[in-house]
Amino acid sequence: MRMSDIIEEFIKELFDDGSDAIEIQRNELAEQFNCVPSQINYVISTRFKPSQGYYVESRRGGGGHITIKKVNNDKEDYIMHIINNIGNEITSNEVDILISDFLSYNIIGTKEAKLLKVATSDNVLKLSKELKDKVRARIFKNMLLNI
Amino acid sequence: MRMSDIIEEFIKELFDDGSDAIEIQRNELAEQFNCVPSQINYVISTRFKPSQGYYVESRRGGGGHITIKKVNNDKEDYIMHIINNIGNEITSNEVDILISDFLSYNIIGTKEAKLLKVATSDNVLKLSKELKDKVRARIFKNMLLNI
DNA sequence: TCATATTAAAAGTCAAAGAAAGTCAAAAAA
DNA sequence: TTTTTTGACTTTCTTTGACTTTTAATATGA
Repeated sequence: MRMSDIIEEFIKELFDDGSDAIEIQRNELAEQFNCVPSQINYVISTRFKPSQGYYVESRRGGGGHITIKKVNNDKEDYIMHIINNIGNEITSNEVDILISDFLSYNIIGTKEAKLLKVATSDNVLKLSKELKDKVRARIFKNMLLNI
Repeated sequence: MRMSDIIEEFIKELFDDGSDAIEIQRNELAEQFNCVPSQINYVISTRFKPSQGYYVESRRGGGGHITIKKVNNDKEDYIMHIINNIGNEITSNEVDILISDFLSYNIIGTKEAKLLKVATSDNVLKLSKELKDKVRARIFKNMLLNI
């Protein structure tokens, strides 16, 4: 088996704990596999391309490192699933529960959570009982589509 | 983790009590972290630049110190100004113009722009002529407050 | 006492050394 | 021919330390 394949596999295993970003140190890894550091670059540029679902960042200098992020579409799938299961009405409470689920699964950030929350809150909508849950459902679903 | 990152984090935690200015003593801090004093300067000049929302002053001599101020950038001021100038109604068109202004001044990103847009669009609100501009104004202003 | 000189206590500057990662092309292997 | 391996050289960021500047505190002298 090729060195590059072994390194690729090793890196992919780092994701096995479910984390969606891992961090490596190029020189350390090269030493571990007894290869030149630039081979790590080769592996990354051939096997961790954006088209393959990865996004790479790095930092040079003391304490430098390479971060590889998995840009998985699980999140989108999950959001789509939620959207499809929201009817044409939703209460403020139901929205709150969904938002905190999203937050705890890291599907959205705190800023997005606040925007969703505020755009769908009763105080902001100030609509009649018949209208508000319908309008809220439309706003919520459409915002989720654009997150 | 890098020494510089640790020091950066420590300084940022000093703001956690909500104060918008903190004071440190360079030599004391250097001793606390077991580094040379000039490393504190390095951290300040790379992590507390005006572009990062901080403003730094200092005084030499006995009892000297470094003051770091969190400067709330004029982006927020601009947004507040806009919010205050929106009445209790706003049309979809007016919102569009404001959003593209915000975008061109880099006050918001494209993602935020999309969320603002979608949450305030006619198609999503689907309300009567009397209601929609009022509801839109409330949603828009409240979202801006949280951006 | 008051103004001035001296000393010491800070902080600032800058460049060298060190620690990573990046690039690119030649050599080797498939 | 295409892909992989290797290594020399480059770039970026961090750490360190010697030297400088500023200012407060203190001492000195009229």
